[in-house]
Amino acid sequence: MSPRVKNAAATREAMLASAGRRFLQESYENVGLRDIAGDAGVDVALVSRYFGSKEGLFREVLRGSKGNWLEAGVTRETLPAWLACLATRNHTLQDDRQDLERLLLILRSASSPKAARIVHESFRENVLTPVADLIDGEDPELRASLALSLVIGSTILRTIMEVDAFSTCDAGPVRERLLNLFRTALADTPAERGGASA
Amino acid sequence: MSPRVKNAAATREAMLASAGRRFLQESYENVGLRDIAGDAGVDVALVSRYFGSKEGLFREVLRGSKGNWLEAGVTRETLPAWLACLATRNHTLQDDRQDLERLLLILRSASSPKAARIVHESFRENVLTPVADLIDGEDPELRASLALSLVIGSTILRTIMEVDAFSTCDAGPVRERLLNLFRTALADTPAERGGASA
DNA sequence: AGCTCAAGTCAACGGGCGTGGACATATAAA
DNA sequence: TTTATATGTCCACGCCCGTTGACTTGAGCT
Repeated sequence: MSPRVKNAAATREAMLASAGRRFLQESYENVGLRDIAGDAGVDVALVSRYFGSKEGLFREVLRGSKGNWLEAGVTRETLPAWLACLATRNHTLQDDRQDLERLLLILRSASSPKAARIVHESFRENVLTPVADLIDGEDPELRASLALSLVIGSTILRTIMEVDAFSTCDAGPVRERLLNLFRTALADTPAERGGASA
Repeated sequence: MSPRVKNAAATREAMLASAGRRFLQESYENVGLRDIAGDAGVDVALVSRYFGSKEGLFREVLRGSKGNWLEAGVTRETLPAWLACLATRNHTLQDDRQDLERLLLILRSASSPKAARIVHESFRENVLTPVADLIDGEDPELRASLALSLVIGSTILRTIMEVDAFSTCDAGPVRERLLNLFRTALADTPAERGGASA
């Protein structure tokens, strides 16, 4: 084979990119290093060389899509709307919004023993805690968990289970229902139902 | 090795049982036929002989836990409470209630390409449709999906992600919040919020 | 008893996997 | 130009997987 141009940083990025794409669509177990290397136009051995192991590569992919999972500018008030948007957004490749991708990346490999620890930590650190920190009042982690349950569930239903009841209905009512649910889930007191609706 | 007693029906059941247990805790991909056969005290070859293939075995396991996923006696009125109960119930082995087990079995292997079709069909047929059929009004499938999203999400959070914010709070408020959410999700009109609260 | 056939075991195969060491080559310094 | 080193390829190892065919052994029948 004609060896590829020698640019360490670029090939590293290429591998990370193809790994991200693969891990996003198939789970950790179902992706082979040969697939990833192939997509990046690189030999398999390079992956182990650069990232130590498959596990290391996966960890790096998750670390790469780190930081502000919550989009900048999301506040306590706009959170329900943002979550509702997230719960209905279809996953498209070459999307600049990476929120759904990150969540899906986590969900896909959630029950892979090798990736479990990494996934759990990443979820806690990057999605659960930020949301819990954003809301205030009592039991923030519980309320965040409730809201995220809904996001996770709907995402799994749509993307993994391929049951999309959301898009077969009018978008308006769906959005309204979801907003209502998220407000209820995030509400400070159990009885209260959301604040300003504007 | 000392060959086991010869009882076709019994060994078949033993294999199905150990397969169910394994598939429940690890995903389709992460369970080896050798594990299953080992648990059942049987040679690996018997699995392929009895069920044709690993896929066939998995299908049979899901078919075995078929039928009334909705517990008998659950009505439109008691559905929210039942779902709330399901969303908080911890999974324990040797449990006679098999609802959670069945759902978990489906969720664990949801993103395994080999098992995907079987899982999707089983979910649609055994959990989504029954719930949608139970409620009436407009967009039953949408409302069922919303409620099931919550069940799925919370189950994944607790069982797979190992983030249990539910049990670290008082059970009372948690239950109240969940009930409220399920009533909202299943409500006929978007604005309405559930009926009589006991 | 002896016979028969289902029930179960054993050994091996082909294939994919992640990984590591030996080798090749493009780039940059001397 | 020669040399040195980072960069990338090739190859093969060991492991585990699902599956198959040939063999063994138990149970039931006459």
